[in-house]
Amino acid sequence: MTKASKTEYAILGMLSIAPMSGYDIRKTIQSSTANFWAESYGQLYPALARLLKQGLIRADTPEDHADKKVYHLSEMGMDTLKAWLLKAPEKQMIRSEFLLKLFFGANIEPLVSLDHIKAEAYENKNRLVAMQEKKIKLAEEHKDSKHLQFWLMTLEYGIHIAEAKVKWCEAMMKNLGEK
Amino acid sequence: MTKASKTEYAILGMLSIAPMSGYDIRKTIQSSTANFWAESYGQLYPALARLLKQGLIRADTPEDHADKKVYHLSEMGMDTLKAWLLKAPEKQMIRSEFLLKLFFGANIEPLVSLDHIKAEAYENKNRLVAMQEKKIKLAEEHKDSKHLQFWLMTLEYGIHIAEAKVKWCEAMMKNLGEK
DNA sequence: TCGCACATGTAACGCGTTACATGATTAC
DNA sequence: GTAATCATGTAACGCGTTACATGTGCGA
Repeated sequence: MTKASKTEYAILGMLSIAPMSGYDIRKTIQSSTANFWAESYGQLYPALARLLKQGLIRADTPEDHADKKVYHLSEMGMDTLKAWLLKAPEKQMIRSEFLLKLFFGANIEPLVSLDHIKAEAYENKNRLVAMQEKKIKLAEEHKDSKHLQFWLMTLEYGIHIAEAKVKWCEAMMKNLGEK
Repeated sequence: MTKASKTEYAILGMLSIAPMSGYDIRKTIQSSTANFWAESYGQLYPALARLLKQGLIRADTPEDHADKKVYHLSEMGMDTLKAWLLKAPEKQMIRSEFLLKLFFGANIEPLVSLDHIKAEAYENKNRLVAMQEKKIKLAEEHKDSKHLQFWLMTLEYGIHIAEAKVKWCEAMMKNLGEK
């Protein structure tokens, strides 16, 4: 396994939940970890091929669906996943164009920065509502799953962050508005 | 100017604060926008060359320092910067290995996830203290600068986020500890 | 029958980091 | 004198996105 790319681990993790096709892995990632993790097909399919070659996953082809491949974890794959989960996660630098523009805001009309902040507030309020709804749905649909607790934690993380952003936006709107 | 890379704009923005060498731009970025923006020399110097070629910046060489280049914005450069600042910032996807590991936490001992969360709490508390101190220092050092207000806003953003993360960590520590 | 979702893959491209290479200046 | 900081740049590499290419299954 290469050192830097975590796509392989993301795949192993998804397959620890259930056997899936590449297509399904993508869909699952988009609907469950979209707030903090994304994968494109350009990463996914080559990574699946590598994992297969290394024996970390195996493929089944359903009889009625000759062009479909359902992958599942091998024992080695599960061990690799667990070993990765034990290690301290690496920090990754974020790049926020929004904050960069705000940082240089003295060069333009304050109203422009105010607009950007309003848009940020609006977006985070929407995301907040969506995440609250998702929380309820998730708790219902997976109420007996061992995964539920952890999934709710990552959702709650997103909620905490979005709330903080909204609060900050509102404070800054006052800050800029009073001028 | 290419479509996707924002390195050029980050440079123009830094030069809107003061004329600087490439080395100084890097240092300024690291000490002021490190929480939301980073640049490496491998990006910086080629970008400076491109900006120079396009006439968006100009270079002076100090007499006593023949190997040093001090860049400053041209009028066109300032216009380009302003035009960019007016546009709505693009979203960029983040990737959090921390949250990804937590998402798959059901595969391992809960104590491991608890450890990761404790580490996250610790780190954010430290960052919080550093940012609080920075806030005071910044307000003193740039109290007459038109930039101060905006710089404080980006700092305050980091503080809001870090506080939210700490709160979330503490809630999750209870959540996992009670089991 | 038409369009959407399912399904798998590759190629090109650009972004960004890391490591390398080199040398001057300054502070102790 | 020697170590740290200042100072500029390039090369190699890998990651990740986007666009391309192709085809099947199914429901309205």
